[in-house]
Amino acid sequence: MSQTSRPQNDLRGRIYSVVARIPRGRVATYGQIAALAGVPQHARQVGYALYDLPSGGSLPWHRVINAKGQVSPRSEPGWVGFQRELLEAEGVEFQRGRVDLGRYRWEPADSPGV
DNA sequence: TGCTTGACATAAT
DNA sequence: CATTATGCCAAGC
Repeated sequence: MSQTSRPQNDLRGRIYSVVARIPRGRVATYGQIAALAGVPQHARQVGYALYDLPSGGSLPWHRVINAKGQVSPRSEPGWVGFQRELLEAEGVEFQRGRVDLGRYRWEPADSPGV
């Protein structure tokens, strides 16, 4: 319609949906999330959207990391370690403080069982 | 309405 | 590998 394709709410609502689709034991990068949301240029907005995440939300934000395979330093130190625990609890292994994207990177619409 | 900020990405140095 | 610079664009004030 005139309002064009109104996804759901805003980019954020879209990003949340994509993040919620990340399977357990897998991780995705901000750029990936943005791309899946249909806006590969908004990798930053992805992080910004997660920043607005409601506490107690069922969103697996901890599965979202940066392209370096590391969790993004939020504001205060120690927060990163927390995210790392959540990932390890899901079966994601950390090598030298970073995740092996070559193995844990989430492949949407694929990876039937490589 | 316009400037500032920002959980990023990529390339170059 | 670390740091710097640029791009890209929405949300907040």
